[in-house]
Amino acid sequence: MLAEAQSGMLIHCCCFVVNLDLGYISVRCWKRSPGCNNKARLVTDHSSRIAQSRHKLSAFTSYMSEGFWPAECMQGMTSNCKASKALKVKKEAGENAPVLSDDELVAMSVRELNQHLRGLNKDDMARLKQRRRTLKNRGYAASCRIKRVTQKEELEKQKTELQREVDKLARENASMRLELDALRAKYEALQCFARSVTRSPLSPGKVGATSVITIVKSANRGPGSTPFSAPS
Amino acid sequence: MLAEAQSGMLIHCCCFVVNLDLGYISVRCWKRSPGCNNKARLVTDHSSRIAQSRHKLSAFTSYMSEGFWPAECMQGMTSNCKASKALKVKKEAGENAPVLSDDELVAMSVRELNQHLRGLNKDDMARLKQRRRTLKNRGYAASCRIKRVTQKEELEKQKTELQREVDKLARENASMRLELDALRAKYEALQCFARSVTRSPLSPGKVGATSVITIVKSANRGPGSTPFSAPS
DNA sequence: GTGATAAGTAAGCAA
DNA sequence: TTGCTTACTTATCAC
Repeated sequence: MLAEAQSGMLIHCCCFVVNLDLGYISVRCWKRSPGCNNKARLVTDHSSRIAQSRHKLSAFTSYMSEGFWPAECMQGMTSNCKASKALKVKKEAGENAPVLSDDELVAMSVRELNQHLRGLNKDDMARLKQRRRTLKNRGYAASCRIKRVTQKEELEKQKTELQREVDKLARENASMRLELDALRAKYEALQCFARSVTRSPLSPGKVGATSVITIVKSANRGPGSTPFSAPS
Repeated sequence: MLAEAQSGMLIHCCCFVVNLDLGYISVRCWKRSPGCNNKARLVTDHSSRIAQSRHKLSAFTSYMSEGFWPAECMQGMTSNCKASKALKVKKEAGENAPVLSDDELVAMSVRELNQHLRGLNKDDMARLKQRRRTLKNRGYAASCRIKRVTQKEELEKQKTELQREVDKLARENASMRLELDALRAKYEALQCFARSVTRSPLSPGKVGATSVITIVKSANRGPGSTPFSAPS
């Protein structure tokens, strides 16, 4: 297929490593920002076990038309090698399907992973481990995002709580201030009265308006007493 | 080269579209998360104009060894086609080098962009526009991050501010409460005193020893006056 | 077309 | 090795 493609004017092909002997296709794509100087990096590392019962090249071409590659890419390929379409084989479940699901792989213990790694060659090992790492990273990124959002909500909640407290305290404050003012007024009025009363029998002219009288009485207010009240 | 590669047991090659007639190499990589069902997507779409003065295939192999593809990928290729290494050509500056820097491209107005687009074929146009879009997106992502961090800091600042206000109000509150209590006590004592005084001409025995009377006289204390003081 | 944002990826750090 | 975080890329949405 590749030879055919090459003979055409347009060559489409894909990053892959095929180990036909083992019936594996390992697909790798490297990525580098177009025109940017940052170094290329692996973006796709996909392995798929090809049915070993089939002719390997058929399996391979089958794989290529199984939908892994986008139509745009496939078009160029298939236009140059229509024969490959005919070789299409249906996947045998459990044989062509990936051995491990993402969920399984990511949830697996290291011990279990090592069991799965047994029998694989070095490249496949590395690839499987990398896939695991990527899946884990995906999870970490998700929890990182969730944490960020949660923290923000927490902050907002605390802010609302504090605001509520400020309001409550401010209200208390205001009412206390009113109370204080009222009491002060009452007190002054009472003082004024007391002064006038105490002054009258002694020396009415001598005790001026600047006197301040404080009376602290402890307990035994008589039952028959008639307290007078100042204007509130 | 590709044919050689295919003949080997291991095939390394890369997603590319080569239009040898035009001297262009367009490199495209699609990506699909390993083992995931999400659809494949284009991750790299890089074109490089190959010196048309060179033999096209030489230029192509040269391009392949110019460092665009990672060493790991290149190894497989070069191991299968050592000849291509020999064909290496040096880039001609201004011909192979990118015309626009990232900064220029991203800062450019649409009008200017269109001027640069003139003379390019459709693919190159799309590619340049895409590169611009990617660069712009990079900037958007950065400002999005900055905004997120700023907002968080802002929230924390507001929280601190509110906490400070809560503390201040609570302090005010406490001192006011003390003041209120003291005033209340004073008021009651005065009330008691006043009561006793007003009542005294009627029933002198009513005012007991528990009364404490303090008189503070400010200025015009008469020289003959004898203020009485209570035990402190 | 532009800007914003969510999800995913790799790099790098820390334990 | 594991988990977290940052920067970047892509997809997607709204305007």
